[in-house]
Amino acid sequence: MPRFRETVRTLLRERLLDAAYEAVADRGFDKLRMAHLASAVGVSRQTLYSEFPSKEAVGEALFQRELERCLVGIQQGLDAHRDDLRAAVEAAVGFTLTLAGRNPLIKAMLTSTGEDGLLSYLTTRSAAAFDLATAMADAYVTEAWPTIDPVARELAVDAAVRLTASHIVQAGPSPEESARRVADTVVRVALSTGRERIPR
Amino acid sequence: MPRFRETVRTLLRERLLDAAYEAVADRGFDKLRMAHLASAVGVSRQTLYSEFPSKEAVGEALFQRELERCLVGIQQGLDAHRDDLRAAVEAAVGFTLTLAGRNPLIKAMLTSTGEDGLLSYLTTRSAAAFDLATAMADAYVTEAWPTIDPVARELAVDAAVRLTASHIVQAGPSPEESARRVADTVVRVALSTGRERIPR
DNA sequence: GTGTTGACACTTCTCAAGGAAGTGTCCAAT
DNA sequence: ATTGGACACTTCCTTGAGAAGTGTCAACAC
Repeated sequence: MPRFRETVRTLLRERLLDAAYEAVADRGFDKLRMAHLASAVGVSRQTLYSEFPSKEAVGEALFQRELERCLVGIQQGLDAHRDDLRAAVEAAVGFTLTLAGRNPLIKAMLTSTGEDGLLSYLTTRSAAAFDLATAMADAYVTEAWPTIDPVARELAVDAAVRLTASHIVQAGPSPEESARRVADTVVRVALSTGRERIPR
Repeated sequence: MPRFRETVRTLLRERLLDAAYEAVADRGFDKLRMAHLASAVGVSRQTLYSEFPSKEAVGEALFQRELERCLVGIQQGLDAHRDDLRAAVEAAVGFTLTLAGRNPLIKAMLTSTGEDGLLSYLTTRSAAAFDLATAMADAYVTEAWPTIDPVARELAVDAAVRLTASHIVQAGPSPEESARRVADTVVRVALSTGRERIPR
């Protein structure tokens, strides 16, 4: 079986996405030209179309790859502090905030499609990212901190994702400070029992 | 002193804003015409300009009035459950979510200015709304639940505002369910001490 | 078989020009 | 005070012609 066929295909795919990344980060998604993309990698337009059936598919793949990279970074941030929940959350959130703040692709993606396209992106795409990030974080906490109450865990994970997203949109003083606050909040939720009483 | 002068002025102001509300909710802010607005209320264009120096000022006042109405509703939701923090938060959040979900003005405001205008609105305006809502909620909790730890209070209020905004953007299954979850999370944060330990 | 080239229909962007309509201001009239 | 008209200026809308881009096809080259 021609195994190398697939590796060649995925290599081509990667190089196409690399070129697309650069172009999109530089001039925005709607300025991206399929012809330029093909010639930048050194293939014909048809080869490109055999890899990605449409320009939209390129954007989709680009988004997915970037999202996965982001999740890998988060995962690493979490794994770097397996003994300290607060530090783990703080690292993961801080990584996400600094990445979202600098990543040119994200901004270019958002400013790419005019008006209604932006809304659809902000809803459809970020909804998928939301679900993925939530699922990943939940799996991590379940595995790394199994003694945490499931209800508290679910609420904490949801809060972590939503608060992080909120700090991306409404940036606080600094990513580090935001990460600290989010981590503090998340830990308090995670370690809560739901049976607390108001102090005297 | 001509007290009634001012009342007439504010009455005119209210009627102008009412007419502007209808027009903006119907066709969007950029389709709003100053001439239509004036004639809809039955005054000349100049009278309108003496009340609002520019069209932008109309939008500003409209936004402010709507925000204040929203905050009043939130305040009432909180005050309706002075003995139950969870119920108070749930009522306030639920009110906000249903209001934001149905309010045609908010959507019209967001879809009004094309492209970059949307971003400026989403940042500048919602930042002001954020601060106001946060300040109000903090003042309420400080007064109604004085025994709550200040650090926990601040984190809880911040989480309440941010999570509510998050649920406006990324709507959950239903406003009621979202409100329940937000209230649960907020209460857990509010009643936390920051010294919790992970269960054995 | 896979990839390239050129051609194709169709849609979308890009200007340019002109006219229409809207904003904000001023002033005489009431 | 409020009005109506007139004003300069800007923005919007339409029209049309041309360029450029997308997605598909078939003939061709390796």
